[in-house]
Amino acid sequence: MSDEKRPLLILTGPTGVGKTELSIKLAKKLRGEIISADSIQVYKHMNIGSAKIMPSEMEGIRHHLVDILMPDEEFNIFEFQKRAKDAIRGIYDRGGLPIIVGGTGFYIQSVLYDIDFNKEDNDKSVRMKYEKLAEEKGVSYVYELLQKIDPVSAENIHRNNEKRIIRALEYYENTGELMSVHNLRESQKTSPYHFMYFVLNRERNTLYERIDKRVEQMLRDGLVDEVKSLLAMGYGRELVSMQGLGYKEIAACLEGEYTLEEAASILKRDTRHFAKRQLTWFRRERNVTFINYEDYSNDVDRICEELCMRWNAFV
RNA sequence: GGAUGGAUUCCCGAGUGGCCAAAGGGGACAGACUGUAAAUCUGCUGCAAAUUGCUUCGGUGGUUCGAAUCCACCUCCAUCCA
Repeated sequence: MSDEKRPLLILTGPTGVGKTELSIKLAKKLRGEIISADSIQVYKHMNIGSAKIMPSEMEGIRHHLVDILMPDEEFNIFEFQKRAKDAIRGIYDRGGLPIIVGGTGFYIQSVLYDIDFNKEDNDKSVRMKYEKLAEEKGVSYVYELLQKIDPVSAENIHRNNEKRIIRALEYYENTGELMSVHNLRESQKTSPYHFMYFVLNRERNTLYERIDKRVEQMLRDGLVDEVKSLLAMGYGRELVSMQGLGYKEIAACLEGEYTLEEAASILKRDTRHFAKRQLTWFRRERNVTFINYEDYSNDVDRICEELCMRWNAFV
């Protein structure tokens, strides 16, 4: 079976664990190219807050899906998947190993299991219609609509989760297929790749300390100025990109919603929450290998060696 | 030395005799997620042999059938007067 499937390496973990440093080492050893699975690093001008790897740090390793869009350009999982697949194809052509690196579990999943996104599913007016409906008549109204149309989805989506309710409604209207039917089918897929899925992790306390320190470092590196200049360029808070961690808190601070000190601690907290959510995602993902820094005395080189060893034994 | 206010579960904070293991918020912890995902949403939070039992509301003692709530003394904190 592995004769058919092409190799794919995934390196992920919660924000702040230390993926970037390891990814470069790994790519060098395995002749890899990196595909970033990160919903904010795709944007130009968003460097500090997204902890983006800069060209000078890439050490000649080719990176894909970093710095490719302006902050007001739309990006979503469909876009990600399309571009990532293109990049993977290119890497195979060059005889390299694609390494997906990044913390957006959903994005990784879309490529790993080649989830099918219906091309017809792009009529924005439908979403807007339901959003308006929800605003005027309340979330319950929209939820009850979903109960009638797709009771299985309604069963699985909490009645307060407006976005997911609307998405299910939207999906049905755009494609004629029930969201629950789509989900069931897609969730049963096996991966077309011969892959290993590594999840880097650290002790919770250590991870949280690193996150706090990193936020402080971002502030010292000029996060506030970065946000100021984004706003000055006309990229407002309503943009999806500006909802990113670091951007939304600092923008709110700049508009007087709270002090810089408050913004900093909110940002730290939100980032910790995010890390927690990421871990929840990775835990339930199938066929993942958790790698704890503590098991390797926090030595990146040792971890790199270990991963290479496992990978070489695997392929 | 005196006056007043305060001390509540990890934190903030409500509770002023039974309906209190104690509102609410935060944090922590756990979970969901298939075109906004760094988003969105949910659960849970004294202990245990857990539809019951035990220990909590600064400390000790008391009143009462019954106290986080009332009384006495003590400790600490805050402000004010000397």
